[in-house]
Parts: sequence; structure tokens; C-alpha cells
Amino acid sequence: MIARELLGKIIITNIDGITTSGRIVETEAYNGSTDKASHAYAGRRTNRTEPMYASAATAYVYLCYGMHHLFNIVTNQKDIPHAILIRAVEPLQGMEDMLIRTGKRKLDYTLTKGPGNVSKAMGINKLHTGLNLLSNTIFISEDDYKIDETEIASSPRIGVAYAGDDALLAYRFFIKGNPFVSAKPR
DNA sequence: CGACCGATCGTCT
DNA sequence: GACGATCGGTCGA
Repeated sequence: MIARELLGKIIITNIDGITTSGRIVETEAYNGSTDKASHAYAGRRTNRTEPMYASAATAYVYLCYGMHHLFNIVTNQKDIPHAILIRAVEPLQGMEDMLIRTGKRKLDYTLTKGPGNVSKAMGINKLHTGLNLLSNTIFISEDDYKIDETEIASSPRIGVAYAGDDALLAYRFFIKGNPFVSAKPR
């Protein structure tokens, strides 16, 4: 499962002349047309969800609650709308700029905890939806950091109670004990 | 701590 | 016209 493999990888953004990067510590998988929690459930295909139907390594960014831009990585072949929501990263580069973007005063674990904060800190917004992630604006990289399987935990996804039985699926993955991992499900 | 609540607007029905 | 793949502040214990 790709949501698991993304843990420990690095997201780098070059936006507005600013470079920021962070290590992925929490993800959620959205399993396309069979997943009631997915925007693409039952093959729903609209202007908003169209990028999810693109091939792997495309960005799907959308506005949530009228104020948060949530960043997803599309993972499958063209026309199969699978995506991974990046829920938290551990900042690596550009913390000063992240603080400015988020309006926070001091560097703490809330800087990039939760999907809304990740996008805000890294400068990702709706304009980036549909963007190819092999571009240099937003891309995924990796370094020597290795995660052992035993460091990975899973749980049901956050905030998807409306999805019925699919809300129970353990499609959320995170690095155990990492302080940037967001709150537990409600 | 936990529970609750308001902000805020694009998207879909 | 209703409703979020959220966040941060407040309130009470």
C-alpha cells in the first residue's frame, strides 16, 4: 500500500520563491470509487475531483471547510481515482518561512500537524491541484532515512464519520510516537 | 485534560 | 441551500 510507503519520504515545495520541505509522518488512503469517504465514490467525476482521475504523481488539492487546502497525492493509473492525503509532516527546511505563512510565533509541533497546517506551512493551495508532482514546484524525494515496519501504526481515518462502514477501515498510517502526528479519531 | 463551537466558502444537489 | 477528508480558541472540571 502506497500510503505506508510514503511514510518517511520527503515533500519539497518551491512556491513563491521559497523552498520548504518536510518528512511525511502521517497519511490516509482514499480508495476511489468503492470508498464512501472518497470524493470519487461511485465514480463521481466533477471539476473538483478530476485530478484524482489523472495518473500517479498528480496533486489533488481542494478546499475544506471553506478555509483549509488539503493536499493529496494521486497514486494509480489514469481513470482510477486513488489518492493519499498527507496529514502531517515533520519540518526539515524553511521553518522560518513556515512560521510566517502560518502566522505562528514559535516553532512547535502544531506547525505541520494536520492536513490544513501542512498545506499552509508549505504554501500549497488550490492552484496546485492537477499539478504533476515530478515538476520542481512540488515533488517527493527521499534520503537515507529508513522506517522499520514496527514503527508504523494504522487506525481509522479522521473526520469521515459520514462514510458509514468505510469510516471503520484502518486506512490511516503514521509513525508511532512522532510528535507531529495529528490527534486521534473522534 | 475533554467537549464544544465558530469561522468561512466552494461544491454539489 | 446544506455541508464538509479542519483548526484553534474557550469553557468547565
